[in-house]
Amino acid sequence: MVTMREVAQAAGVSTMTVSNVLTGRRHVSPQTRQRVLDVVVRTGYQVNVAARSLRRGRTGIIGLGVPELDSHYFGMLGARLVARLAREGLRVVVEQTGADREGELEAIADSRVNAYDGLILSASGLGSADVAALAGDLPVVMLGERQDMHRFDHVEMSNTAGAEAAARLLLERGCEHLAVIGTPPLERSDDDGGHQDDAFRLRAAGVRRALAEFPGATALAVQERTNHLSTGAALAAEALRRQPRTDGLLCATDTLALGALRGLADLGVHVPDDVLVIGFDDVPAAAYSVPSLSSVSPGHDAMVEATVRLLLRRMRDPSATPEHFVGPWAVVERESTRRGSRPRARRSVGAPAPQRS
Amino acid sequence: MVTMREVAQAAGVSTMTVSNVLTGRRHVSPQTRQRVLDVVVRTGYQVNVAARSLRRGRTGIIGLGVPELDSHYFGMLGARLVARLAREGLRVVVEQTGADREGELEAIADSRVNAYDGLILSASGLGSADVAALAGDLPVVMLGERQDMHRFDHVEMSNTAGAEAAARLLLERGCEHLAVIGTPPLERSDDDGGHQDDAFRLRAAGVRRALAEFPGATALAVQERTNHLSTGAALAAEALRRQPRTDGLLCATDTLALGALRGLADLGVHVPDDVLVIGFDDVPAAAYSVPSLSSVSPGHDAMVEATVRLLLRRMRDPSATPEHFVGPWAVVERESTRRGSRPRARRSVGAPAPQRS
DNA sequence: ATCGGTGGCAATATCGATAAAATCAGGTGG
DNA sequence: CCACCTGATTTTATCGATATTGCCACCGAT
Repeated sequence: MVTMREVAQAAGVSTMTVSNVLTGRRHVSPQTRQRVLDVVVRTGYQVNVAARSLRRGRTGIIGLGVPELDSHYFGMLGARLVARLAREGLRVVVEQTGADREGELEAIADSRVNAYDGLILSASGLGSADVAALAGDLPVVMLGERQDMHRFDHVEMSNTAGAEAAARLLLERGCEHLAVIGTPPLERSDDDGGHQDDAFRLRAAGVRRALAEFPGATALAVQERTNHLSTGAALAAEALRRQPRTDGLLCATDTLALGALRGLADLGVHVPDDVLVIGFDDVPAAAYSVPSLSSVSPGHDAMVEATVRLLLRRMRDPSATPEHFVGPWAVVERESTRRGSRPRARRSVGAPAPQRS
Repeated sequence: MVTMREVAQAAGVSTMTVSNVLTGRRHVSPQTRQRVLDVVVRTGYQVNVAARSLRRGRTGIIGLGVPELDSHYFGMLGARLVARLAREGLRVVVEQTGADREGELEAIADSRVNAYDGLILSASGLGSADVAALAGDLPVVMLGERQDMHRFDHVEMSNTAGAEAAARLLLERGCEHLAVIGTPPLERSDDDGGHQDDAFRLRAAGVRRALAEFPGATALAVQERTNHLSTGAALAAEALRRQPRTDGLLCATDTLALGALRGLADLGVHVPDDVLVIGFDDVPAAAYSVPSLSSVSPGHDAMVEATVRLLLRRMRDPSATPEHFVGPWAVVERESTRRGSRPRARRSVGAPAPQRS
C-alpha cells in the first residue's frame, strides 16, 4: 500500500504539499502540482480514508436505517437517497433493521453510529428516548410519522389525510364493506399512547375519519406485523373469509396491496368488478400490476429532497430548531378502483396483435 | 466525544486495558473488567472506528456494487447479502453503478475501495483489466457470468442452460414464434469477443440452442439497455408489433417479464391463453403477479452462500486460486406458461367469497 | 532602503486506537 | 532463598493524513 509519505518523497515535496494538491485547498504552483499528480498516477496512490477520517473527524458516510431493503418502498427510497446524497459527496450505508426494536437498536448502537456523519432512520419500534440516547449528538433525520419525535428533524408523509382520501375514494365508488389490511383495529382511539407502528395507526385513523361520513359503511381491519407480498395475499383471504361481503380493500402499503391482488385472484375474486383495491406509497410496481393499482402517492421526490435538506442543515448547525416536514400527497387512481375498466376484448389465438398507434 | 483515554483515567487504568476489555482479547481480571465496563456505560463511550480502522488496517466493511438497488433482483440480493455478512461481523456499503461503465468505474475508483475489506461486484460493462487495475489487491468476488474473469473468484448462474430450459419449455408447450426480450440479437455468435452484457448474451445463446431443436420455430429479439418494468412493457409491445404472430415471450429478467405482463394486458393480449411468458431470476414478486410468472430460478441461497464463502476465503488467503462457482438452477413453472390455467369463475358481485379450506 | 503583504512550501503536533514489547507482582519448583 | 514462569497491566511506537504554524522569497509601496 503506497502511502502519502512515499508519494511526497518521490515528488520531492512534503506530505503536506501532496495533501494540498489532492484536496486542492492551498496555493500550490502549477509545476509542483503536476509533478505530484504524475507520481500519484504512476504509483496508483489512494488516500487512506481511515486516516483521513480520523484526522478530519468526519467520514462522509450517512447511515440509513430501514426495516427492509427488499421491499418496493424502501428499495426505491434507498436508491433515491443514495443517488441524491452522492451529489453531496456523501455515501450511504444501509442498515436493515428488520422492523423490530432489537434490530433498530442494534442498527444505531455502539460503534456503528460513530462511523456516520449522520443518520436517516425509519423507525417503527423505537421511542424518542431510545434514539436520543443512542444517537448522542449525531445528526438524525427521522422518516415516517411518529408522534413523539419532536426533538428530531422529521420528514413524514400525510398518513392520516392520505388514508382518509383513499377510504373516501372507495366509499364514493359505492363500497359499503371495507376491509383494511395492515393496520391495527379501527376502534382504537387516536391517543392511546402506544408507540408501535405509528404510521399504520395514523392511516387507520384516516380510514376511521372517512367512515364517519358514510353512516351505512362498515370496515374490518386485519393485521400482521410483516410487510410482504405473502402477507398481503394471506390477509386479503382472511378479510374475505371474515367479512364475505367485502367490496373494498384498503391496504396500508402497496406491497400488501400487490399481494392482496394476488390473493384475490386466487379466490376468483375480480378486481375491480367485485372488489376495489387501493394501496399506499405509490411504488413503481403499482403502475405495472394487472390490474394496475390505485394508491396514495406521498410525493417521494419532495420527501427525499426534504430529508437531504434537513440532514445537511443539521450537520452544519447541530443546534438548529428541529423541523417537521410534511410531504405533499395525492391519490393516484388506476384500474383497481375504476369500475368500468374491464380488460379489453381478448385477442383470439393466433390473430395479429393490436397495433400501437 | 468521550475518548478511550478518558475512560482509562476514570477507571484508573491504561488505555490498553480499556482496549483489552472492549475487544476481550487479553487477560484482564474480572474486577478490572467490571470497573472499566462501568465507566464505559456511565460515560457512553464508543470506540472511534476511524482510529481503529487506521490502526488495524481493516474496516469491516464490504462494498457491494450493483447496477441498481430498486430492482426486484438486486434489492433481494442486497438484502440477503447484508443479512448474511452481518453474521460474519461485516457491514455492507451498497454502491449503485447504474449499469454503465462509468458508474462501475466510479464505484470502485479512488479512495472508495480502500475503505473496504472486500468487494462484491456485479459488473456488466467492466472488463477484467479494469477491475484488476482499480481493485488492486482488494479481495473481489464477481457476480454474474463473465467470460474473461478467470483471475477473480466468480459466482455465476447458469445463464445459458437456464435460458435454454426456459425456451424449451415455451417450445414444448407449442409456441412457434418466440419473442426474446432484453437480449442482443440471437444471430450473434457466441465468440464475438464483445464484453458487454455477457449474462444477457449467454441467455440469448441458450435460447438459440433450444431453437435449434425445433426447426419450425422462429424467434425475434428486442433489447433496450435498461431493466425496468416500463422497459418490459415497451419491449413487449414492440415485439408484438414487429412479430404479430408471437405466441411465446421469453424475458431476460423477471423485472422485464413483469413489465411485459402489463404491456400485454394493455394490448388486450391474454397470458397464457394467447401468449406464454417466462422470466429469469425468480424474484419474490414473480409468485405474486397475476398471472403468476414462470421463471428460471438461479438458486439464490446457494449463490449468496458461495459469494460469502469465496469472499471470506480470499480475505484470509489473498493468494488462493480463483474459484468459479456455478449455482444450481431450476425452472419454476407458474400460471404464465400453463395453458389450461384460466382464471377461476368470477364471483358474482355481492356473493360470499369462497372459503379457504 | 525599509516594511507589510502574499504565494509556496515544510516542520510539527496531533486525531484515537492497538500491536508488540516491557514491566511487575505473585506463586513454584529446586 | 533464588531462578523462573504466568497472568495482569503498562509503556512505547506506530497506523496515514491534515490543521496549524512558521519560514522564506519576492513584490510593490512608502
